[in-house]
Formats: sequence, structure tokens, C-alpha cells
Amino acid sequence: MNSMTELPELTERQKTLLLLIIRDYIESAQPIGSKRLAEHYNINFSSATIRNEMAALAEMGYLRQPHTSAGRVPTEDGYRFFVSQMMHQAELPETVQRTISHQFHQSPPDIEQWMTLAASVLAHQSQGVSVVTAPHARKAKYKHVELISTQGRQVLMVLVLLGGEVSQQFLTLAEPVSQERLSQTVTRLNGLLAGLALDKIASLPARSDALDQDIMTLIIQDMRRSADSVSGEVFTDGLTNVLSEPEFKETEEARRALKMFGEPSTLKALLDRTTAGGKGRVGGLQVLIGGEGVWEELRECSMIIARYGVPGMSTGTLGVFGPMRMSYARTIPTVRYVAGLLSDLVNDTIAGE
Amino acid sequence: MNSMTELPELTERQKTLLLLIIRDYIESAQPIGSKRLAEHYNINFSSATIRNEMAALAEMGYLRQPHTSAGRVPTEDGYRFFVSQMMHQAELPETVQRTISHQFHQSPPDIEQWMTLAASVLAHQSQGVSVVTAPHARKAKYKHVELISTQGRQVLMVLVLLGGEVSQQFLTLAEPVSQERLSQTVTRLNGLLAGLALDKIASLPARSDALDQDIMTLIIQDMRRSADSVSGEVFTDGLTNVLSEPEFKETEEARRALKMFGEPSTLKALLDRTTAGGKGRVGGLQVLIGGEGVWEELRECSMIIARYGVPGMSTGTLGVFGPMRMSYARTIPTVRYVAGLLSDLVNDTIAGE
DNA sequence: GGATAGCACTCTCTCAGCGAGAGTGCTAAT
DNA sequence: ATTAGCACTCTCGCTGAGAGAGTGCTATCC
Repeated sequence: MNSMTELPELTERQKTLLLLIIRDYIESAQPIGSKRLAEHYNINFSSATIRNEMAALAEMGYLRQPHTSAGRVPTEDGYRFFVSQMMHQAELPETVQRTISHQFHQSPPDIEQWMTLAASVLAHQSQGVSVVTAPHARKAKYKHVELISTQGRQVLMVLVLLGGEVSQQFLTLAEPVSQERLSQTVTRLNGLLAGLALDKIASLPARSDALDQDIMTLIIQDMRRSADSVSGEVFTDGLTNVLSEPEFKETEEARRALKMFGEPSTLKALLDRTTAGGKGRVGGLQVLIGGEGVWEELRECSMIIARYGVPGMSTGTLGVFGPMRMSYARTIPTVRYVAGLLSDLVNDTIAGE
Repeated sequence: MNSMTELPELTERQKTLLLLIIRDYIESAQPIGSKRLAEHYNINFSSATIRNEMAALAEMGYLRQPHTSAGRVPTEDGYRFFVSQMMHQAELPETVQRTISHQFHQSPPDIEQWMTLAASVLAHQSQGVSVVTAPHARKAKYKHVELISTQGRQVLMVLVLLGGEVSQQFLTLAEPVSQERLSQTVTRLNGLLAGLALDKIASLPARSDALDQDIMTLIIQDMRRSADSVSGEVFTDGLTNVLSEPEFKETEEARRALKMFGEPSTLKALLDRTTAGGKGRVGGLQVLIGGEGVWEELRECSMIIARYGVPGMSTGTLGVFGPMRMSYARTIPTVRYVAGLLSDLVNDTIAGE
């Protein structure tokens, strides 16, 4: 079943044929027959030969027929082979690169803006659904906190971590506190905590001042949240794109597949599990085909996922979701390019340290 | 065509019948015939009589037949009549009220949390797609600004307006600036601008200090953005709900209708235009049925929309979107209740001033 | 005179049957 | 090893008949 052991069995001609079939199927969305193949591409052998080869490819598990007398359709293994070929070549055309790069450098230097833009670009280029999660540091270090009184007892706490990560939280105090007192607390805590990692802060002795202590507890809580493997917001775009794909003509199919984007928790679990197990990992990208037998809802879908950011410092996840019959040739380079771009941007941001 | 002029023509029996038909159709999603009606509900007259009445109702434009020999289906005017009846009664069951209220009071006192929750509750209760936009003050007044250096030349500006509205923005300075210098700028600006409205601030003389001036420009820009009728984020939930409705069995229909949720700009335009013209306005709620002849994509859809917040101070929009055959009886009270709840919360937040 | 029963009519929906078309697998010839 | 030919299979689209549902009209009843 593993493509690694089967690859050697393929002759050059079989490879060519297989790639041709998959490419054609991705475009046409219809089972590919031997005759059609022989006619459309100038191949120097006949349809009968193709039939023989197709039978062989089917035997090996790369192709399958929806019914006895239809054309052939790629199996998951077929797609995997296709993708493994794809990986080596596949650079994004330079004009497209420039267009995308331009968009990013024109946007304000805000991580959220970049993520929104990345989601938009990915969805648009791939005609699939895109997902982008915020980058976060593996081991967050405290840099700075700010308390801003907004309304009566309500206070906005802005926590800045080394690396530029910013999180914020509203809190309601037991009683109104003047902005001066808040400022004093801020000054004390900033002096005390600067540069410390979560575990250090957590092991500090309790503060005598009640307000200080409360805020510190919240800081710890915030840092913990930020340390979760996939924390913060998830940006998504292009949800309706997949609705035009023929495999989702039945809304029930589409519903099942899209439901998970409605629940951030499921989505995070998926991304988590994906970035952990590296089955389809090539060149920094992961390609999940047909749910890899694990996600029942994604049996007919694929995901292309990449991590971005600065390894060990601050990384996030980004990817594209679509039908198994998605345009890998266009999507893979796009995902790779956008991941690289975002990494550079994050890197530049951090470089200041 | 206007229901106001036609209402008087309806006899009591016709009203009863019309309501019955619409209610049944909303449940069954199938054209309602006279026989079915006579059998299922214990009515003290025969199907022939019902037929006569139905013919009359069809004549008046409340019902229509998909084809000569099918049952009757409500027209837009039919739904409008139904909704106008609905408006008077229709309180949410108290248990449901308590459940919802409980959820809100358990959540952290953060407007974004509330909006997310509202979107979730609305989508869940109505089985439709929910939309919630942030409340914003019509005439924003400056309260406080904070500058937080995050990374090298990058600074996070947090702007707090009277009323508790908070907006933030990343900016990149031409050259690194120490946190002290930032603090000085902050102190100066806070002293200068406190309590001023946008127009006042805009008419102030330019600052001699370059940094001060830059920040002030950004503040004005931010306040202007916040003054847009629908600014900031749009929270949405339940996108996949409508996919299970039979009217969206064809994905193309669903795609057309859902596409607008992908583009915040279109959505904002819709909400804007809706809250302006008050055609279907009853008791603070607006019910848009069948796109009201304006939105071609929404020909088969309805929206129930309400403003929330404190009138004249800070208001936002919230609503539910679904097929025309949506459960108004459940959705209208829910929208109304959630709008009230959110208004109270916003009110409490502002009360501190 | 309003309500009702009866009836003819219309229209959709479903299903079986049939032919066309596409594609295969096998065999025999090159 | 490759290819041409052929029988076979399966889907798809079309057609026509029958069932079912519902209507509108008319004659009748209270």
C-alpha cells in the first residue's frame, strides 16, 4: 500500500501515463478512458496498449474504475504519486510571485493583516478553502504589559511577548481603580517580569499587593494560552469556493466537509494532528490526501499544509483545503510561496530583538 | 401589493387558513393541498370549501401554485402577513431565555466575546446563518491612547474611545523610538485630546513634535474608521446550517446566497441599506423577505435584523439569515431577545461614564 | 346562499424499457 | 511487444404509461 515500495515497479511509460491521466482527470473531473487519452495527447502507441498499461496501474492500486465500463479515476495512492512528482518542480510563475509579494508589502505591518491577506491569497489562487493560524512562540517570554482603563471597572490588559506576539484580554475589577494605580502596577510588573519565561514567572512568590497579584495571575494565564500549540484566532477564506466543485454538488457532502470549519476546535485538532504526524511531508509541506483514512468526513478531500515562521521561535500553520481532485500543481507552489513570504515577514519582525 | 391595504379583505377564516398553510409549509417544505389540510387539522368544513378559500387567497396574492395541479405555497406577501401576526405574540420560552442569559453572563465582559456568543446562539437557535456587527458610537469621543513598543520600530497603538470602544493598529516608525519617548507622547496627547470629538481633534493645529503629529494623524484616521456606519469586524456563525435546507439542495443556489458572507463589504452594504430603509420594520426588528425585490441573490431568502446597543450612543446590528421558509416563529423572538440582552450589556458597559 | 360532494381534468413524478455511446478485456494477427 | 478487432458490460438519456395528488367547476343540499 505504501507508495515507497511500489514506485520501483513503475516503468517510465507507466509513470508518464499515470501523470497524464491524473492531470486530465483533475481538469475534466471525468473518468479518463484509453481512447480519449490516445486522441487528445499525441502518444506514439495505441489505445489498446494504453488499456493494458491502465489495467496494470489499476492492479497496482494507482487507478480504479467507478464501474466496469467507465474510464479510470486516480486512487489516493495515485494522487500521492502525482504529488510526489509535483513537489520537485513546481515554482510559482514569477509574475504571480511579484503580485503576491507586492500585496504583502503594501499591507500594514500587522500580523493579523498578513494572515487575513494570506488566507485571501491562498483561497483565491487555489480556488479552495484556506486556513491560517497565528504564529506563536513555543516558549513565550514576557516583554511588557499595559493596563488601560476603558469603562468604570473594566480594564483592557495588553500583553506583549518577546517576538512581538500581542494578546489582550478584558477584565472586570472588583472595584474601580484609578489610572495612576494601574500605572504603578504596570511599572512594578514590567520591572519584575521583563524577559522571564512562563515557568519562571509561575514560580515567583505571590505579590503582597492584591492588584499586582491578580494581574500576574492573568498574565500567567494568558501566556499559558499562548503556549498552546494552536492558539488564537484562525483565519479562513474561500469557504464557498468548494461549493462549485462537482464533487460537492450534493449539499450533504459539502456540509459534512465544511462543518469542521465552523468549529474552530475541530479545525485546530486537525491541524495539530497533521503537523505532528508527518506522513505526507515533503519539503516543509504536508499533503493530506483523502483524510489519510483517519478523518471520515474528509474522505474525498485533500489538504495542503505548511508551517511558517521562525522554527523554534514563533511558528504558525497555513494551508488549503479542497476536493481530492484539487489542482495540486497550482496550489502546492502557492502554499509554499506564501509560507515562505510569511516566514520572512515574521522573521523581519523578530529580527529587531 | 402592499399588505397594509389588503389585510382588511381577509375574513377570519381566511386568516386562520393562511396561517395554517404557511405554518405547515414551513415545517414540511412541500406544497400544501386542500385535502391534506382538511385531514391533518380538525377543521369543521370540507376540503372543497378550503379549495375555494385557497383560490381566493391565491387571487389576493398570498399563495401561489408551483404548477397547475400542485398544492399552494406562500408568496412573499403571504410570509409578510405571517410575520406581522408573529410579531405581536412570540416570546421566547423562559427556560430558553435563562439558558441564553446565563451563557452571556458567564462569558468574560468583552464585547468581542459577546458578539461571538451572540452569533453562536443565534445560529444555533434559528438553524440559520447569523451575523453580528460591532457596536460603535455615532460621534466618537477620544478617551485615551496607549503606545506599546513591540518589536524594534513596530508599535502597537491602542485607542480607547468614550463608551469603551477599543481599536488598535500596528504602525512602523521611521526609526526606533524608546519607550520613554513614546510615554511622553502618550502623556501629552492624552492631556490634549481627552474628551474631544473627531471634528475638534481634526481642527487642532499641527503639533511641533513630529512623533506627536504622526500619532495624532493616526488617531484621527482610526476615529474616522470607527465612525463608519458599519465598521470593524463582522461575526458570523452557522454558515453550514442552511446547506441542509432543501431549497439549497443545489449547491449553486447555496453558493450564490452564501457568497456574500465571504465578502464583508457586500455584507456591510446589505446591513447598511437594510437598517436605513425600514420597510419590514416592526418592534425594532426588520424582516426582509425574499430580498425585497432588490437583492437578486436573496430571492429565496429572508433576513431578520435588529439593531442593538444604546441609541444615539453606540449601536450595532445583528441578524439571522435563512431560506424564506425559515422558522420565523422561533427566530424572531430569539433575535429580539438576544438584541435586548446585548443592548443591556452594552448599556451596563457605558453606564460607568 | 354558503357549504359540500362528485367528477373530469391537468400536471408531476416514478419507473421500466430501450437504444446509443463509451470503455473495457480478450484474442488473434502483426 | 504491440495492435486491431470484437463481443460484452455498464451508464445515461429518452420515452411512454400509470399512479397520485390536487384543482376547478357544477350540481346539490340545508
